[in-house]
Amino acid sequence: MVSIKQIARDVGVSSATVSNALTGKGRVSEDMAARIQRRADELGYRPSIAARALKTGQTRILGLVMPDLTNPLFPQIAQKLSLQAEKQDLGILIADSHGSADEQSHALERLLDRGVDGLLVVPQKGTTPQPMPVPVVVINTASDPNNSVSADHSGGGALVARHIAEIGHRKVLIIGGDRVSEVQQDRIAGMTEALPGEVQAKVTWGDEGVKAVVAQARAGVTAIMTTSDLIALRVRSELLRADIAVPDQVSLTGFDDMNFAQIMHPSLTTVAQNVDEIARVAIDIVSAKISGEAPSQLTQTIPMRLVVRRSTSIPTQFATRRPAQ
Amino acid sequence: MVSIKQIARDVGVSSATVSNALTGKGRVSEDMAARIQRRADELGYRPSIAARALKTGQTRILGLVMPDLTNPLFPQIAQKLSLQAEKQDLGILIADSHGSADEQSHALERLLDRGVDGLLVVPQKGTTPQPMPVPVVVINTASDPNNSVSADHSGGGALVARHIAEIGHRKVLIIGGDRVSEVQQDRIAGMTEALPGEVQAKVTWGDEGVKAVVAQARAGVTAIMTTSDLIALRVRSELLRADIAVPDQVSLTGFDDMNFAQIMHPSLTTVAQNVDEIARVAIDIVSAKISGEAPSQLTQTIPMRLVVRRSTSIPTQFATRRPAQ
DNA sequence: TGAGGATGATTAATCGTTAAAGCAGGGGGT
DNA sequence: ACCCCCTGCTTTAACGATTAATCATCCTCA
Repeated sequence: MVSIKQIARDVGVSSATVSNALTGKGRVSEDMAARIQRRADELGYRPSIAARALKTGQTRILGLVMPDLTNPLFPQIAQKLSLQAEKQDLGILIADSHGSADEQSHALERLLDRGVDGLLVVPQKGTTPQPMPVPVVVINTASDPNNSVSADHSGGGALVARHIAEIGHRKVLIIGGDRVSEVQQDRIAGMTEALPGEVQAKVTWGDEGVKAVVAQARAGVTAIMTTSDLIALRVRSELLRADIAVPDQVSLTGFDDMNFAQIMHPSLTTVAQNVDEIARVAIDIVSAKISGEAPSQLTQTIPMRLVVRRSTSIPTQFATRRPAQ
Repeated sequence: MVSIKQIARDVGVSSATVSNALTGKGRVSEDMAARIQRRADELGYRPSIAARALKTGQTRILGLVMPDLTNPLFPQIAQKLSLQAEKQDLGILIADSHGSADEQSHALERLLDRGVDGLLVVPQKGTTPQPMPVPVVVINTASDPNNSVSADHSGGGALVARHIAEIGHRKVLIIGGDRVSEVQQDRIAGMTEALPGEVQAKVTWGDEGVKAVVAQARAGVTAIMTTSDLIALRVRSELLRADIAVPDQVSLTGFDDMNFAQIMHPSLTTVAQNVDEIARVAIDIVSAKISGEAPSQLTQTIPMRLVVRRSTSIPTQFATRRPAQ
């Protein structure tokens, strides 16, 4: 390992000067700085993170806690977060709170033990993390202000609901996945509030909701809005089994624009999160907090985007057969 | 921050003794060790990772490089890896090689700058990482021996091919996603080699392969094997559009058992990776290498598991209508 | 001419932990 | 009784960087 001392010896100055030259902090003459820089490059010098961390008390590492990495949306977030973090020369240490809220606390503890400078938390459904000795940003849930960034789930719900209403549906079914999830509650609230008075809407949850779709369709429902693409896919299967055509007999929408949404048949109308933006804002906030600045804005809500595909269309009473499409 | 010195002062011994007691390394009497431990607990002492890293030269952090976190299989791996790493008190720092092989090198560099003790690499298609100053384990590709762990892609291909042959199919189509990918090559090789002589097989790739399925089905193909659930889903859409029933007219298989495989209609017969085991072995190997031991075994291949669902069945020449199922 | 300031470098302390070497005293073997 | 080893602890010196304090010049201006 080549250290600052070696460079100092080679160039013939003190190690303090080398440190100053390399970090650009103290007072160093231009040509001396250049000579030091050059020698450092020649030797392939890399500062010891450990030494710096010991002295300064900062690791420039963020901890990322996720509830369930198998949810296909989280990896996207992780990816974008790491991309943004890198820009600010921050590293990301992962931990997952596999399942329980207990595990979530343990994960947080472990990350703190490792000396992270800040935390990014996608909390377990229904939990609110306790105060921490380092800056925390909560992602994708509407928790206490000043430290959270989230997609505008309610607004997303409104987008898709207005789309459905505009193209003429008057009797719709809404299916949520999990009553406990604040995110899903928000989405559904957004939907119901955005629907005009003349549209009749019924809200159901989970398995029973999915099981009931065929009966509902036969009872006159012409559009089904779900809070997740996964649910939409299950609904699609139910309908297929009953020979009910999408979108000709029933329109269908999902949420999150998962990888299969544009591949399935028919391709799924859904609502996409602006993952890039969420990651950018999240990193900006922790980063600012770490350097002691007040974050530019408080709680942040990132708009969602409606993605209209083939699974939604104008309602038709008289379509009875599956179309050639 | 409470340091080792504080405990030493409180208990009335030297800091070296405290270090020895807490790490269990030197010679300390039992009751002294107990007293020190107690005081440490009282004060809520946490060793400074930075100081330890500086002194020992080990960070106990692993770097994880992934090619594309949007592939729904990788998060699973990441999750399991972090779980296993935790057991050995190792942390995982992520970086993704978003797209290019160039980015992969950068990602590796950045991780090395951060002083990781070892690297876990899921390489870009077609790239073989150059030698590194720390132990490396390559995941899920058949690269040079002694440092890689991978699912038995070839064996997985054989499993699904034998299944198709056994239930009576005699004319099959194989669709790969990307010619460059060694993984997909292995899968296809496994399939073709396992098929008995009397089964007629044709291999196609990518978009053209998917586009051709309808024609192939009409030409007498009764089973389609793909190297990915995503491809299978696209094939399913093509067939649906042409009113060809799965599995009654054509059987269909995927690969990887992605989240939608059991939800889509019909549920998809596929081959699952033993992600748990892959993660366990990968961590064991790096961990062993870091501590200087020779890894217990050299290159490791983890068997895959056939998951038979509804998308495959006995071939029937005379089924012409979509079934009620 | 001499005081004061700006500039460019050095000195030395420090962060918290580990590890090698040393030291005192007790016990066992011959 | 002598030597040696073992036990339990201390001393001391790092690891590699940062940073406050200091110092030596040289320059400027009254």
